[in-house]
Amino acid sequence: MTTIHEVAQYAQVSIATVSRYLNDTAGVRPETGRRVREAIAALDFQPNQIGRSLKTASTRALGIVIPSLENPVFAQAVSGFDAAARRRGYSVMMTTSEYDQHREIEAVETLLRYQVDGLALTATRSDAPVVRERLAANRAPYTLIYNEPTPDERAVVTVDNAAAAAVAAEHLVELGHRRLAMITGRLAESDRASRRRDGFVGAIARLGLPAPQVREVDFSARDVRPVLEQLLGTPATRPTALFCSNDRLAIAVIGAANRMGLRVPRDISVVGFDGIDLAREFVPSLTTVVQPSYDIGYAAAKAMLDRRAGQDPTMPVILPFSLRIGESTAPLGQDGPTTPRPVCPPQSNEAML
Amino acid sequence: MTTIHEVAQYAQVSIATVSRYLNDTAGVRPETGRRVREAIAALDFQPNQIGRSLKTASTRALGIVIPSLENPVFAQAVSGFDAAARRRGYSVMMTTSEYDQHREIEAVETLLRYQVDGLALTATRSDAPVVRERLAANRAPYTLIYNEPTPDERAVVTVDNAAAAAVAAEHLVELGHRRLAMITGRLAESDRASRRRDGFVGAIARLGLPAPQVREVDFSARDVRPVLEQLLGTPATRPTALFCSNDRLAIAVIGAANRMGLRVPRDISVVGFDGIDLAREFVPSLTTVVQPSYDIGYAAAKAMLDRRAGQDPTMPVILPFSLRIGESTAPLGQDGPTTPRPVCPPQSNEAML
DNA sequence: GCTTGTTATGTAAACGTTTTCAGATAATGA
DNA sequence: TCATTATCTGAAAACGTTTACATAACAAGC
Repeated sequence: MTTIHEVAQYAQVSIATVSRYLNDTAGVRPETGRRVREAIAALDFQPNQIGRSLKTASTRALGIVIPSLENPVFAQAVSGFDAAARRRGYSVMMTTSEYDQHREIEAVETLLRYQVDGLALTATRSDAPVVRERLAANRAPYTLIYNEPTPDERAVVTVDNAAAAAVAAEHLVELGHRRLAMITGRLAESDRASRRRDGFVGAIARLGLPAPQVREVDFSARDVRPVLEQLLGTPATRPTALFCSNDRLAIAVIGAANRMGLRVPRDISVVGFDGIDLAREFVPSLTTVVQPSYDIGYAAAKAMLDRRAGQDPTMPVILPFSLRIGESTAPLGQDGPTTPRPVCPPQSNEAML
Repeated sequence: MTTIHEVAQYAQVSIATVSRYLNDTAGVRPETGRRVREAIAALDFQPNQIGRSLKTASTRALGIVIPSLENPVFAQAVSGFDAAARRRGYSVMMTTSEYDQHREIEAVETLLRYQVDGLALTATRSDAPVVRERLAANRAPYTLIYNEPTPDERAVVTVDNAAAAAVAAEHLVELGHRRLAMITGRLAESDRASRRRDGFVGAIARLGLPAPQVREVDFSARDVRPVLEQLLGTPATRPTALFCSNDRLAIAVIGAANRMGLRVPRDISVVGFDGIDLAREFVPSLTTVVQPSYDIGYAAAKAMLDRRAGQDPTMPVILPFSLRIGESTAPLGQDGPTTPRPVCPPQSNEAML
């Protein structure tokens, strides 16, 4: 590893001059600059970011903790986060919490030890005290992504989950459905799932329809089948439309419904939440509430960097969602449009904070 | 930020003792230990990893550069990489190259400046000289993932792309197909796509069939439609089966075929490559060569950490692939099995180095 | 009680940078 | 030519750790 000292020696200048050349922080005489440049080239010198970070108290790195990379929603968010960071010359440290609270805390602590200049996190619940304490105690700015803002917690980038779920409900009701139900991941382990439930249930109440049944399933979605059988067991009272708290779940539900001999959307309509890309290509293509995951990641990084740059970005950032209508929803008893499949441009939606 | 100095002062010991307590590197008297422990708790001290890294010349962080996170294959690899790193107490710095060679070099340089203790990379081509130079010049071990090993370059974790593509060819031929074709991403920009092409073409030659047509398309897969129309234009000589160099392409191809009025697999069979999870849920579910992406990431991290631990892991690491048979392939003229869809367990395959 | 050995602790240097401060050099005006 | 100023450069301290080395404390052996 060649250091600034060797460069200085080679160029017959002091390390201070080399440093100044590197950061062009003060006038370095052209001739001196040339010597330094040559030395750097000759020795193939790359400044050591660790030494730099120690002195400047800035690592020029941001951290991000997400539940899992296997979910395209989070992968996209990381993608946007990385892009925003890179654009400003920052790098990214990333890790996953595997939907585990304990692991989540550990991850945050690890990244803070690395002195990241900002930390984005999808917490299981935004009101989880331990994590918030850790984050608040730190000098680095942080942002919760996908989580629900609360009066105490405004450092959030997300969509209005309740309003978005309401739009899903309205879509189904417009299609003529009256008996609705929701299948969701564990509510206790996800504040966003809870909000989606609230929004869905609330919208249905406002429309004067009977309260929907809500069923929780595991994240693994292994237990979708029995839940579905139980839910759809009695044809007389069977819901005709299902809202799923995320796209993976929706896809699993459609698969299970198929295997149960039900056809989507003829027998039952299904709406997802997330808007993952590949869900477009399914047969039936998935009707889903699209959240701008890339933008969520991007905005989170940007907000923290702005904050560090002395600005005071308005928080929380609530990004627009949209309802992408696919083939998985239709008026009861009708099949959706079939081949050739219509291209459904995302339909932007104004209903946001 | 509380430092080791403040802890030392609070506990009435020297910073050396605090350090020794933290790393339990030498006997600290129980009574002294207690005082230090109390000080740490009282001051909420977390050791600064930057200071640590500078002194120990080890960041306990690994870097990984992949083309894109939007492709589930790479997201899974990162997931495995992170898991392996975490297991050994390492953290991960990640960035994407967006399939751009220039950006790739830049990314590598950035991560090396951060003094990562190891660097995994999916290079556009494993023989790209610039990147290899940069990596080789560095003290940190590196591993190429997904790339093709060459005589010069053994630090690789991947699957045997040629053999895997051959298995795809054999599957199609077994089903009775005789006129085959391949649709691939730009060969010049991906050594693995090239190898898959070679394996596919080679297998077909060995089986005594006419050479398949090979068509390149962009990564965006926007131009799939015209390519497909041109390829399938003349019914008389139209291929009856297509091999796609990756799953995203295969999904796009199936979509385009549908829109052209062709049915998969009745009119044409399609095989993908990657084994992304969601491809299972498509209708038709995708027949694809499954590569163990999580394991690839995991093995890459493990190899580098082993190497740092003084071991000499055997390289290259060639992991097993398997052919997952779905509904997108069938004997010519037949529809695949329909609802209820069969569950196809990954069928392990011995054909590997 | 004195040496010897063992164990626990402290002092100070080092890791690779940036940056303050002061000194040296060059440029300018008389 | 000399003083004065503006520009450039160097010495040294600092960032938060770890660690070699030295020293202090203490027990054991005589």
